[in-house]
Amino acid sequence: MPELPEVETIARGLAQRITGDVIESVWLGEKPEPLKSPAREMAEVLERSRITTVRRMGKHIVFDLQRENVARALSPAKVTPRMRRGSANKSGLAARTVQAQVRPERTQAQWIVHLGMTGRLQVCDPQAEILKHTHAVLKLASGRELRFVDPRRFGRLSVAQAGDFNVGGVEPLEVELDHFGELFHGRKTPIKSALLNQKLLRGVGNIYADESLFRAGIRPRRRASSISHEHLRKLFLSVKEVLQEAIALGGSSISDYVDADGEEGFFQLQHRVYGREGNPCLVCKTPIKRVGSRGRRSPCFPQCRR
DNA sequence: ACTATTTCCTGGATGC
DNA sequence: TGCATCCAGGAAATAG
Repeated sequence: MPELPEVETIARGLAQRITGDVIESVWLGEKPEPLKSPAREMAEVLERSRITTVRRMGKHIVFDLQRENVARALSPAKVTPRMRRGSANKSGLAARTVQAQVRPERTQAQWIVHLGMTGRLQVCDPQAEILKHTHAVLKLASGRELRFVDPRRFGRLSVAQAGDFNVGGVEPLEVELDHFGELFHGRKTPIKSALLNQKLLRGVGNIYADESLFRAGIRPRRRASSISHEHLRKLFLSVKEVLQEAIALGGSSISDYVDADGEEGFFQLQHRVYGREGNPCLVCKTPIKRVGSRGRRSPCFPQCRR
């Protein structure tokens, strides 16, 4: 269940290993499930592209790609919506100028990977055994392979033109207090649901929502709009604190999460409520119960809540 | 414009 | 031992 800290850890590991490498060829599994973009389009974009950056956006891993093509005329039909938008304020003159220029076309695109719950990206030797549930294999010029494995198939792969990909929501580690407070203004939904809503805050999942709320002393089912300014400030600080501590420890290894090097994280040892149902609360010793069911499970905070 | 619920998917755990 | 059922959970789709 990779959330922000796990995805950050994975993206950093991948960046270290494959930045600058070139994707030579691509194999995509026949089942199109994890593919949001058509397989042919995805392969076309990926093949012969250089990976210039690997970074995280919310829970997504974004690979920035660059390809130098042989010079070819840029016909009007090939002008992308993005280019058209960009040149619209220059009354179309700019577009014509671009067409007139004769130079190698530099294509910039992105490969976007969402790991879902059980998705894994591994850089490995081509000889390494192909695991069951391998949905994509990228052959790299360095001789290695980047493989996407995802048993539960909640992961998603897609490609986009550079700059086109955007997940709404703000980065929790970048947002400022005022903006953070505004996110929850007038929302009747439970604060935990709001924290999980990627259109508001991107990257927070079940583990870090629970941990942040516990540290801030706010019950998960509390209506978002009813939280005092003072408690919103506490939550703001605890979200950042929890995420930063988790990144520092390489994320939380629950079930089978491992980073790009196959190493486990250690933040699960710091969890104060997540997965501790039945155990005594670390603050007031009362056993932590659970409320909800069927995917909506939350620890029920004891006395020491708010 | 929101909010709540359902659906997707498989392996591991649990129950009889 | 074997078979059925439950459960985890992010986010898109659907319903209210």
